[in-house]
Amino acid sequence: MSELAVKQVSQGVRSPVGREGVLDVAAKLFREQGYGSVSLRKIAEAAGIKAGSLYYHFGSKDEIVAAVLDVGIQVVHDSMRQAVSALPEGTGAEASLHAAIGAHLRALLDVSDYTSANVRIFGQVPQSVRDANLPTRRAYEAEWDALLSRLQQEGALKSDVDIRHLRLMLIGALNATLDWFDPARGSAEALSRTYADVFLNGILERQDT
Amino acid sequence: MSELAVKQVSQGVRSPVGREGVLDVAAKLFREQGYGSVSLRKIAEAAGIKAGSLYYHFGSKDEIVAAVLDVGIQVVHDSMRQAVSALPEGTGAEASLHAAIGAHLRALLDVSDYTSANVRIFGQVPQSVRDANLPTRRAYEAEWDALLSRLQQEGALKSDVDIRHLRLMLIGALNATLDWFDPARGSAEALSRTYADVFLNGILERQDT
DNA sequence: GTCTATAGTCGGATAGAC
DNA sequence: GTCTATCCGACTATAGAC
Repeated sequence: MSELAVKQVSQGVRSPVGREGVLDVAAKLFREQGYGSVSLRKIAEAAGIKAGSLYYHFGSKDEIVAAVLDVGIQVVHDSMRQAVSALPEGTGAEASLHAAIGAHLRALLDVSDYTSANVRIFGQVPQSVRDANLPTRRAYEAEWDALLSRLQQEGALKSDVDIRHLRLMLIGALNATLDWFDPARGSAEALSRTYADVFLNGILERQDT
Repeated sequence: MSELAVKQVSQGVRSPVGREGVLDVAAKLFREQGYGSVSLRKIAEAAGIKAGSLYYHFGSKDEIVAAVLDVGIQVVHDSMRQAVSALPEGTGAEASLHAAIGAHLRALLDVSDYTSANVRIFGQVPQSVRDANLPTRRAYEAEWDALLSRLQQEGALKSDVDIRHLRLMLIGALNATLDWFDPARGSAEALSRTYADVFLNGILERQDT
């Protein structure tokens, strides 16, 4: 028991420890610098340990990256699902889509280094790592397709738009905000209103207003 | 004169040669594999020469990447400007925007490895290389802002949308197609119609149809 | 669970022959 | 204009002490 206590104290000096702490700093670095620029040495240094010590927690760099990618999707998926399912029954298409868009943008821009790291580095990681992340991605995409299909069946969305295509357009547009979003210029909350409005109503001036 | 002739023949064996040929294969590789995965050795091999020989044409890897990035923007900029300026005077907002969107998507998805390489790797290259590409980018962005502002002043676009913001949304959405576009599933031409329609009119089912 | 030390690989870049 | 040969640094990963 005294041995355990000593161990815990001796770890207490460093900021983030353990497998989870390593993933936290890795996600942050990947988000900020991309995949290629972040070496195991950088991750270790940010976690307050030496590079070799990472191999106690992980078997390879790929394993670290894969874990970050998976968590990134899980976070945004949970956020979006909960936001939509929390709406009162009979909520209109506008409000439903706005809730989903808002949840996605908040996870991406406000909440999670994991989600933003995923969006930023997915196209940079080795093929095997991308493949490992695909099932998790598919589940999130299915959640969006279900929402959009429901709205279309209710007659709220144009009947001639392809759901898969619409989802690709929407998520692609939302993820692209990562490249230029600046919290000093406006909130993710305000952004989500703009995106929902543009996608729902377009940008054309209308006579019926 | 005979010496020149001999030189030209002796080069004729390899597929792409000279500075331009190197840039062509580099753009293709960057487009396909991203920045980090493409070494000078790979570029040299694809060009049919040895890695060291690249330094006759370029001073560094950064110089190659910077050249690819600049050409990439110039191509899409020229394409978009020409498409819009070729329209008859008095062309409506719908047709103008559709022309600009179509030109951007064609350059990105059909025509140019340089443009697609730019979109794909811009976020992966060293900061100094990004900075070098900024002036060229700014010029292209200004072209879009001018078009959108004109349409807004004509009363065709909603008066409350911020032009810069709208341009970021639009170009971001268009560039994101690079991640999933599959020519076997549809043409860039068809895509541009869909994007123009969604951005102009939205996806909501309307009473006035 | 973290350390030091190091093996092994691959990258960008340079020098000098042809 | 291209070659061969090579330097040097950085990276992932491993081995063994503590």
